[in-house]
This record gives sequence, structure tokens and C-alpha cells, in this order.
Amino acid sequence: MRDLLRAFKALSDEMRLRILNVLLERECCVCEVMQALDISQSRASRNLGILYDAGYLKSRRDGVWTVYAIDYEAVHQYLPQLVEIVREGLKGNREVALDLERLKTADRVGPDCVRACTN
Amino acid sequence: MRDLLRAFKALSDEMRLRILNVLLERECCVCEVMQALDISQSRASRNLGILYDAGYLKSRRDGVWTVYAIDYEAVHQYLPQLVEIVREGLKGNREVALDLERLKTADRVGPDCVRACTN
DNA sequence: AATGTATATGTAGATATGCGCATATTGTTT
DNA sequence: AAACAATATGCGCATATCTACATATACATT
Repeated sequence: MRDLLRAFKALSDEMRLRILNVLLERECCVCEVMQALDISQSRASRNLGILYDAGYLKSRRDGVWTVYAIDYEAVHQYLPQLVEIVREGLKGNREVALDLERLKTADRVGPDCVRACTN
Repeated sequence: MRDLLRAFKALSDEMRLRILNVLLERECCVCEVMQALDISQSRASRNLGILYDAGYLKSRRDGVWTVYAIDYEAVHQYLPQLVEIVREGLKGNREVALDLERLKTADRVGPDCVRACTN
């Protein structure tokens, strides 16, 4: 019950649905997520953490960066199912398409990626 | 996006998961739900309303009672899918099994059903 | 029509959630 | 080991959510 509840709570936030959406496109480090969604660093990190704690994501180090990716082999079987529902449910959404556009030009390099977002 | 979010928010509450669980057993009026979960009338009514607004439930009049049931032909296809995930996720849960026990002796008749619960 | 019962809802208070800001932490790179 | 960059987190504030209580509403039955 507790795990299931945490899984649903994690999806009860627009920002986290948008994060899942960009991660459906490809794995991302925190600074790429903040650029794609145009949000602050702490906001990106915290919401990634919530999705991670709920079991949706796995993470790994890549040089200086922590890269998050959807964990399709998640502990609970319903987690990938829920991700799939999110994918379908967001299809054709304009706002969410914009995130993917920004993701294309997201840059991992330099302090600009953190300082650029004044949010 | 708005609908999807509402669907997840509706499942982000233990009481509403338990309500769905009893409705998976059989359709119920408000007073049966309050007896099964041992909660107040307003609490039962409000949470049923939230599940209804999210699209999970349909309702009909049966004499004096308003009967709620899971709507398996819901507008959005993901709603029945989510109900199924809840069903699977709650399987074997002790707390939730107790609700079904109480549901067996739930009584539609008389003012007792409303006044009995002091919650 | 009047009465009574089940259900819905306004309100206020308690708790939880989300955020920005500042700072701590972690790991890399020189 | 020192410095630096990316990420995580403590804190305070604003907002949202949940609940009980009281009351309103809707409908059935007499």
C-alpha cells in the first residue's frame, strides 16, 4: 500500500509528468532537465529525487554528471505500466512538446547551464 | 494533461484506494462505504466525489440511496487500467482485507448506519 | 404537502506539499 | 590536496489537501 501510494503521489504533479516525458525521449542529467523544463536546479533535483524514490528512475554517474533514466526493470511491475500510461496520456500535448524542443539544445557543459535559469 | 493529473491525484490518498478496493468487490452506496471503512459520512461522500470527478466511478439512484460503482467504460482508457493496477497492488494487504470483512455486514437500512460512525 | 433519511457541501483548522534561496555534499580534475 | 562543478538538502514561506462539524439539498415515502 505504501509503495503504491508513493507511486501515485509521484505522478500527481505536473512538473514530474513533464520530467518523465523528457526522460522518455532520452536519459538526462539534472542540468539538462532544468534547461528542458526551464526550472531551477533545486526544483529539478528534488523532483527527480521523488521520482527516483518512488522507483521510476535509475541513476548513474557520467563524469561530473548524475544521469537519470527511466528504470524499465523497476522493482514493482506496475511502475513501467504507469510510465506507459503517462506516455500515452501526454501524447499531443503542446506544453510538453516544447520541453522536448528545448531538450534538443540543452547543453551539459559549463556553469551557464546552472546560472542560466533564474527560476 | 489536466485529466491525467486529476486521475493520479485521485489515487494519491489511502482512503480513496480503500474505497476503490471495496467497489471492486461490489457497488456501494455512501453509507455502506462509511461502514466498511469506518469513516465519517462527509469523508466517504467527499472522497467518492473526488473519484467520481476523476472519472473512475458512475452513480445511480436506488431508492433513497446513491449507489456508486466503478465505471469500466470510462471516458479515458487509462482509468480502467489504473483501477486494475490498484487491484493488483492491494492484493494481500491486511488492512484492506478488513474493509471487505466489514463490508459483508454493512447495512443499508435505518438511521443507525449514519449515526453509528462517530468519526 | 409534510416528514424523514441519505447525501452533498460551506467553513475552519490541521497537515502535507512544493518552491526558492542558501548552503552542504559528492566526486572530478588539476 | 586543493579547487571547482554538479547535485543534494535544510529551512522558511506560500499554497494545496484532508477532515470534522454543521448545515443544506435532494428525493422517497407517508
